[in-house]
Amino acid sequence: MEKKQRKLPDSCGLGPALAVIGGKWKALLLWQIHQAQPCRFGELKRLQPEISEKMLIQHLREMEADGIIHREVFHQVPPRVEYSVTPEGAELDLALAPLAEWGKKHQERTEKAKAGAARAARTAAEGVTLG
Amino acid sequence: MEKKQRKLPDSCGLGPALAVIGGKWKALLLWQIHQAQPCRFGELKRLQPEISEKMLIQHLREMEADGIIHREVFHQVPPRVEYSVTPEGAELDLALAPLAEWGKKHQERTEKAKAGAARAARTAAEGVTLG
DNA sequence: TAGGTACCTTACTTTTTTGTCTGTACTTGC
DNA sequence: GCAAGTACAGACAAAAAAGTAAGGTACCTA
Repeated sequence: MEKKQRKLPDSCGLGPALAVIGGKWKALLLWQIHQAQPCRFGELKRLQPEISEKMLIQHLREMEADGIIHREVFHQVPPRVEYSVTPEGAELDLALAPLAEWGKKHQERTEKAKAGAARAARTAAEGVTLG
Repeated sequence: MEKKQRKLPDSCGLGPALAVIGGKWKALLLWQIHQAQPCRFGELKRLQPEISEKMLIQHLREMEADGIIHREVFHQVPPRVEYSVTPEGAELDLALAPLAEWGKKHQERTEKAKAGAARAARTAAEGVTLG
């Protein structure tokens, strides 16, 4: 398994936390599993068609190893595997909420700033044509 | 400037937040600047000798562009540059606190689990030698 | 004139992460 | 027999992030 992960400096607990949730799709997956619990592999795939099967499995396995999700195999044909969040995963989801809040605010500010810059540029252009 | 950043999926605000704080040293830097505000370049370098100058500058510049830190240049000889966190950066630091908490707990759990496994392995080995 | 300090910049290499594609085992349906 | 569906595994390649090493400015001291 590809698991050599860049080691993050410890910054008072943030290192380990970011190591767990830092993957490109992990936060999204945790959130979706938390919503639609329990959740089958194919379901996740359908919910997020952008993510490749390989990354989906890789991330799910790492999250399982980190103890934030639980994987249950039903020995049926066709196979059936269900994912759910562990209590630890639920706590993480909770701890992530303020960060998500901040992210939303930051995004809004950024967009507003961009819009403002565009408006300023237009105004300047008008000024030039009128001057 | 190297800034093409892997695009993170949006997961309800977490995407933008992780884009801002996801760099290897960024959380640490934000935290340190917040502690020792205002903070000179050389100071940060001394506080964290592991990080290369290039990464230090690169991260500082990106954080400045994201509006979470402020950079002030004093035109002196030798040059003097001071970094401080913006209100937005301070909010981010706050939003990061629960995650850091979780990280610490997670780390403890992981270590305990590892210790437990080692103990179990020893016990099993004894069992074998004694049996 | 060489060496030192502070704050970078640039070119280049390595490491890590992500993506693409192909293949597996098994069964149902046509 | 062949396709389709489920839940993966593995080789390989591309992209992104991080690191290394060298240089550059501007002034000051020995």
